[in-house]
Amino acid sequence: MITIKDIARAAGVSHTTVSRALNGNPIIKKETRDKIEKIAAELNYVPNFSAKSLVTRKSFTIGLFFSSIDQGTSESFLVDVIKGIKHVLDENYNLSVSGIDSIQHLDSISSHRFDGILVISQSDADNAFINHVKKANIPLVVLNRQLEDSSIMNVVASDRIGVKEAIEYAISQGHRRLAMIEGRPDFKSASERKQGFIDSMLAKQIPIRNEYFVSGDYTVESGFSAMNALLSLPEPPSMVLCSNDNMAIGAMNACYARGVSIPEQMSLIGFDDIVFAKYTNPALTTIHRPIADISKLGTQKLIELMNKPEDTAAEQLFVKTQLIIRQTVSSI
Amino acid sequence: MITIKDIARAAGVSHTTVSRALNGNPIIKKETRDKIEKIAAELNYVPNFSAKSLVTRKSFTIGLFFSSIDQGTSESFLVDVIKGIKHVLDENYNLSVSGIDSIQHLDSISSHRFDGILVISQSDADNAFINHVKKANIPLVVLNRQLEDSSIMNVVASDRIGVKEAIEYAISQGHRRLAMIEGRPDFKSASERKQGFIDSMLAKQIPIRNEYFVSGDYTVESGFSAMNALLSLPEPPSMVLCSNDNMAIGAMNACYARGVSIPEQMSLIGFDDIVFAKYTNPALTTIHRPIADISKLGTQKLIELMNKPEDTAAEQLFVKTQLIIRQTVSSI
DNA sequence: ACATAAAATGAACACGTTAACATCTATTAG
DNA sequence: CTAATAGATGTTAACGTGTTCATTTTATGT
Repeated sequence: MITIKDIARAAGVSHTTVSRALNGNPIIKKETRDKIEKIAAELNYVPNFSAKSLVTRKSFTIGLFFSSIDQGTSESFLVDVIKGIKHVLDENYNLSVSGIDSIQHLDSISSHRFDGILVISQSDADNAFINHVKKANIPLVVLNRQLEDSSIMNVVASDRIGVKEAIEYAISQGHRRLAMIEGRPDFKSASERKQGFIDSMLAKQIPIRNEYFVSGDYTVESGFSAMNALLSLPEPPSMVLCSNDNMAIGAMNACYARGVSIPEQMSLIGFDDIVFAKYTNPALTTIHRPIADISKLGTQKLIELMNKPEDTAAEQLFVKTQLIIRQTVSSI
Repeated sequence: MITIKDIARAAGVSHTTVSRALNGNPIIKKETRDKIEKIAAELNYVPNFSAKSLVTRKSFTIGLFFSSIDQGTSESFLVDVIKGIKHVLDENYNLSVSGIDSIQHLDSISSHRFDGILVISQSDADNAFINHVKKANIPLVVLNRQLEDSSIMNVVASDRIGVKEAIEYAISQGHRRLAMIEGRPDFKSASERKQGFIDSMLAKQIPIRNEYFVSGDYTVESGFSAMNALLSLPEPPSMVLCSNDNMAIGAMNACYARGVSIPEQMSLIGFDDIVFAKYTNPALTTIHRPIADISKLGTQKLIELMNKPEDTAAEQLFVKTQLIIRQTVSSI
């Protein structure tokens, strides 16, 4: 393995000079720099990041933590986040992916292992981890879940407003019997969306019925059984808001199975706008969640935080959702 | 930051003893070890991996490389692979995710940055990267695409056999006009699946018609237009094999749009068995691709390779696909 | 040509850890 | 009781890089 000392020997200079030349220190004469760079290239020199890390106290890795890799993290989410990050991040940085639920020793998450940490948080259960990172003084950005703690950089979608727009649209189409299939109760997103639903119902003075709230857990299956429950009601709703698209797809299947036609007999709105939402039959009207934007913005903020920790104040940033009108809401 | 020297001072021993005790070296007396471990715990000691790396020449990171993060990598794929790996990998290891197409300097991929590398390969375009890793003498496992080079550990699904079973099933149901929507021509999987199709047609002595091969690129959209082309034929096929589920979903939509009923007027088989295959309407008959198994097996092999590089010979391992019969193939 | 300042380079140490070798202590054999 | 030996710990160097401070070289002004 080639080291800067080998280059130094070949160039007839000290390894210090090589180090400086390769790091772009302006104090080095142009011709010596050129000579050194040429030799380094010829020798296929590649810096030893462990050594660099040791002395500069930078790890050259940023950590990407999901609440869980196994459960609850929808697929497209993971990809979109990684995409978003990779677009903004320097090639020399490692992007290390993990699930918070699989961490055994919190202590192993320390500032000399991670230059910065990005958390894609789903629920309060992540708070212990988040607080640890904060205490360890590692640059931190939390995405996807709104935090109470305003000292932490936080980027989220405005779920509540998104739902509000959707409900207002449904009402404008003449719907009055509005139901909701809820998400995992331990996920903040579920309660946010529910609150949006309730808010707009109240604002529009539409009566809220308890039997029109059915719980789900964000899986397709749970959407299926939730819709079954709603259809079994003496007076079923005319429109159902599903807390995510997966459940909406489950709900559609429940309708098919019972011969209930969409949107004539049952209207449906999802949340997320996953790739397949466009290709259900009929195409799913849904609330687009700007995951790519969130992760891009979050990564930019993380980089700021890493570069000038003192200079960047924590903020709570909201990224707008968008109602995508397709074919699952009828006008009555 | 606490170092082993701090612990040494507190325990009244040398830092070497601390290092040995913490690394489970049996030469250390039990009582001193206990004392040291206790102090280390009290002081919240966490080892500096950069320093460890520098001297042991291990990076404690394994690299996960996809052909591309942006294009062509289906979502569920990425998640399943990461899941599979995380289940087998030690917590202290970083899992660093990248796209091969975004690598600027091949030289930056060196043995002191990665203890092992896992490549999820789609096409020949990855060969330059793969060869570099091989030359750099980094433990390597290539998943998902069959390699010519038998000196490299390789885990793939038996796509060809999978397709064969599916086609034989379709024929057994009475189908004779069989068509295929192909995948991205630069992806090995596409040609493998096509070959499986042709093989079984020949074996069953069913005439192969050129107009029954339509090209796609694995996107839903391409499945849509490919099916449109097939339906416009003077004599459309009775059954279409789609090289992946996404295109099958596109194809279904094309049928809906034209009022062609599935499976009565058109039968359909997909490939992958993505989550939503079960929830299309009617439910999609497809070939299950065991991604989780592939990545688990691949990771185990990589670990073997890292632990005893001399002792483990390169193999080409096949993981079986499985035909999942649902509702999109009619019996005629 | 000389003094002086500025620019360029080098020597030595530091980062936190492991490892080879040396030393000390306790145990055993004779 | 002493020598030999095993067991436990310590000393020192090494890994490859960046950085402080000292030193040499070059440029500047008179």
